[in-house]
Amino acid sequence: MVWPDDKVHIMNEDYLRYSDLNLAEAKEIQNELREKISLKPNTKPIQTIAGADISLNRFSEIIFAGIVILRYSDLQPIAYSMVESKTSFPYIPGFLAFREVPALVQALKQIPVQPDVFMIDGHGIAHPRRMGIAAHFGALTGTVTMGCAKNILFGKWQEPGIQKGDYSLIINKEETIGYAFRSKFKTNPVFISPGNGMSLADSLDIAIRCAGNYRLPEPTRRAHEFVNLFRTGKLKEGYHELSPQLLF
DNA sequence: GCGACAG
DNA sequence: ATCTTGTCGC
Repeated sequence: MVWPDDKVHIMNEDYLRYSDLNLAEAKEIQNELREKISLKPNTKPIQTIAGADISLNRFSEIIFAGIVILRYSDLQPIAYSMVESKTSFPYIPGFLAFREVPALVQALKQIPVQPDVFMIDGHGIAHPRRMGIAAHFGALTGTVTMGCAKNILFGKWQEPGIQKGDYSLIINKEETIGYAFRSKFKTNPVFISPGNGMSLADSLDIAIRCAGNYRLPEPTRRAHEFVNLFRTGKLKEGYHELSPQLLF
């Protein structure tokens, strides 16, 4: 696991914390972490892909983080990791990672065998400083990541065709930073961008492969589903593998 | 100065 | 993000 170097990141025991940071300091961290990301094509073959998401009760300081691991061949969930944590940063557009990444890192640490790719709810490099939550998480942990957001944050884009699989580019000054991807027929697109350890083309290829019968690609959809079950007390905290017999 | 603004 | 019923469209 790759940890950031200086005092701007406060670590107690095994907990990463972002607290009492002003936005100027947060930007500094993003600029430092940005140098650690790679957007070169992923080489390792993908056997498993994880979806990562956060859930919380309104007005609550408690956040629930979940990572669900799916078999890449059939996109069936095979394991999940759930963690209950506390908020240490408010939600500010452009700084989502400071609010959600600490809890996701805790969930990551509970997983014995790391997934090959992580699809995270939010943007990758489709961000003002190219450091959306997926890029941030990837740079911090050395994992291969991509972002899948339900809404645009930064960049210009055109409505893609209405067919499942249609896509258009998210652009910022001549530079392509992601895609508006139609994951389902006649449904609003999702916004795809690489985070770390993969290329723009890789992120699009993976999004296409993970598109099922819902707007959200399977990894993100399952993560959202599972973490909500966890928040409402229907799943237990910790790492759990799913019984093969219950899967079909 | 004004509008936009992931979850 | 979350709280929620109906409702419109395929």
